[in-house]
Amino acid sequence: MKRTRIKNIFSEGNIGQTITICGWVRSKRESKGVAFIALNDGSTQDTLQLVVPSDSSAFNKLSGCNTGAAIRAAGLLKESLGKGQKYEVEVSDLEIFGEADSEAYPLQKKGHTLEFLREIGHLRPRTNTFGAVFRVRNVLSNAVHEFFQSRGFIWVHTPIITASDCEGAGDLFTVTSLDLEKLPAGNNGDIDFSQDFFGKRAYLTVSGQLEAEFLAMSLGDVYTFGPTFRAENSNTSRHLSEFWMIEPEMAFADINDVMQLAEDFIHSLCGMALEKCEDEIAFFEKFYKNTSINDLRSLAEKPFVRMTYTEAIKVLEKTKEKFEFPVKWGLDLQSEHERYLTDKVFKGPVIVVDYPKGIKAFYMRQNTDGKTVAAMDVLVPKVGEIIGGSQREERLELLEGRMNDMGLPLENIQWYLDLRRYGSAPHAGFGLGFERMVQYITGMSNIRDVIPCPRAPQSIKF
RNA sequence: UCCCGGGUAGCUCAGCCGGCAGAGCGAGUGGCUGUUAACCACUUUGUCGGGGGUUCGAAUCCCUCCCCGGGAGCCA
Repeated sequence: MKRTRIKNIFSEGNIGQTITICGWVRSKRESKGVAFIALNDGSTQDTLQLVVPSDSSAFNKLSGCNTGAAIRAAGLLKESLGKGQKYEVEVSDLEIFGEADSEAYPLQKKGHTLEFLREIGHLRPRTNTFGAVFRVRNVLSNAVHEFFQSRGFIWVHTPIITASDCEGAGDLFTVTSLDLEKLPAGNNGDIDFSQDFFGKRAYLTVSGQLEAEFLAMSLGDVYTFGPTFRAENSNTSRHLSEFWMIEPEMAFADINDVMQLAEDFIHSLCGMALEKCEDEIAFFEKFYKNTSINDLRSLAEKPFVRMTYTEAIKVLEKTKEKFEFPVKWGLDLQSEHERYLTDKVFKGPVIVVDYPKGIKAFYMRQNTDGKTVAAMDVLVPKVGEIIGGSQREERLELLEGRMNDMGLPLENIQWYLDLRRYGSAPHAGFGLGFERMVQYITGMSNIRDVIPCPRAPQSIKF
């Protein structure tokens, strides 16, 4: 079926041409002499105005053209006679693919709350808001690849099913082909996973980092971009059980290199969103007011504030601001502390580096002070932690020592330790939650509104 | 998982000191208009989240479960 995308009509605008467009009706206004249809096909933010004169054969098909109906229209592209739009199509031929009963169709030409739209996840992409979100999401996905590819990073596909359970990144979903009605009993009354599909217990990945490390220690600079699963019972506007994560890993790099990479990366994504999604960003600015073209422009250019954890604690100790949780060296920064730094003190992204080793993962490189590790978090206003990264511990003895101190078993992870035995080198990387990035750029306040099918505890509809 | 707030028409919400279930929007019909989430008039709509209890009588009070939202923790 030949059709012109509405996006292309607006960009090319060949006035006087006969064109065919397909899409879904947003609204219809009828009168005696003429009827107007606002049509959207998902390719762009704006609707195209269709004009149906009463003497056109299309006019008597209008009763089936209610909000939500899928139609094809053909006619002449003209400069609009009315205000509010540049182009319109004078329809000479109209075909209705599928009507949408106006009594039953949940989306009507009125505002709906995001909470309500979450209940109709299969229809919400037809709204202005979700059309915009998913177009921005697409542009950002592509921007991720463009950024890394242009810097010579190699995209690696780390496994979704994994056997490593000691990453400490979160609770895992078990993957099994065992009959859940008849689970084989092991020695101590627990389940005998040696009879399971892989011969041992398997999980959905919580991070591709450990695998990305061995690929970096052979290919140089790599990145992952794929789905990640966490079984934590997290009920917040910033957590999903299934989300997409981006994890670059650089060989021959230290913590400063990875901080710079993180900053360049965010700058680049903001710039790309501005360049390719101006209409969408303008829409978010107008209707939700949590993002703006000007904010993004400065985010795309302004250097991030950088400070050590120790400096951050000093800032937090000095303020008169009252916090619910204590501020003390050695304790992790709470959301309220992070928000104070990003929203009130610096009014922009902040990179905090060199955290106490007691609150960070085993694989992070120990600093010479004996107290801290080369870990960094990028904190952004409203969303909070968007990136967590570190220089990895490349010294075998120190890594083993740390694992022993933390009571982590070494036997299943000898392959990871091998990287420190054979040709070990400094390397560093970070993890970025893609949905949080989409949230940050669109200003959507709930993470469930930036992914088509959000998975969360007790929630797997659609 | 914890702390708050909420669940009443298709949607947003009022009613909650117990006594006939309401408004706006939407939708429908008619009118009018090169219209812009058009406008005007009329019409339409209920398992008051589920279950149990108190009471002559419960949307309203009590218990319980479920679901949703905000915040917190865990994290990206």
